[in-house]
Amino acid sequence: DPRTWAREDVVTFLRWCEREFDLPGLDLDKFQMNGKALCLLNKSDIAERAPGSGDVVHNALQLLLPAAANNAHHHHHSNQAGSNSGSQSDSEENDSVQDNSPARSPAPSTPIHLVPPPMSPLATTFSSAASSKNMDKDPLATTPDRNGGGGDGLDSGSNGRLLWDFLQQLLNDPSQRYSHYIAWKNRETGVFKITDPAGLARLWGIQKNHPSMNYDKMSRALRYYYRVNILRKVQGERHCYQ
DNA sequence: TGACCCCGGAAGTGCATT
DNA sequence: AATGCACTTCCGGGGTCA
Repeated sequence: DPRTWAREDVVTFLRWCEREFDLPGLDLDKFQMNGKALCLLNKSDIAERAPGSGDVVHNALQLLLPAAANNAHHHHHSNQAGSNSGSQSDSEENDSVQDNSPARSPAPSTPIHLVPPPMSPLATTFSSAASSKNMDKDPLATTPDRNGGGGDGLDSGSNGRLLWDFLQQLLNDPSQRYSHYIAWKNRETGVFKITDPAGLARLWGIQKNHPSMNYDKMSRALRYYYRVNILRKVQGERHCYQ
């Protein structure tokens, strides 16, 4: 399952594509990502990174994607996540935690987008989540899908929600319940702003059961995302990332 | 001047996989 | 048991702003 690949596996796959399909050298630097992230790229994202070979790589990847892609039909929109109309902000936090409890959502899944191209608008990804230009999946839909049938579980994130997944879900919350923590500044370009750094860090801390989490620590985790091209800082604008 | 941001290095942790 | 991953924790350093 390509979604379980580590970065080295992605490289191996690309090298295989080069040999198998006689492709011109691919720029591996533009594919510094794990399999899960690779699967999130759509055809044009891949074409952008591998000019001239995008289609081939994309198709090869699709062929490797297990039935999972087909299983995407079970779109249970069981929104237990949207069922809390808590009015107080405090309880809201708690609710959110329960909703997204890693323990209950083995498959954060939905890595909708993220992991955009190093040079170009990272964002086509992330942001377009709701518009679903990608294979499928709707973030909130999968969350509750605990161990969905066959236990296909998204694997890689099985140890609990990943930070980017967590942020993405808050950003794309249909009812925008978290806009006072984090919100899109420009959904098209993928730029978002953390409107309440301390609050967001607190939520993240609860989520991961790290009570002492703060913005300083959480932002360090965000900075690690620069390295893998999942995020980049919007220069000059505080608390803004793309 | 102090409070915040932002940045990355280094070491450590918890969990999952091999 | 070893290894890898995704952070977590700590920190020194630089920059901005009131």
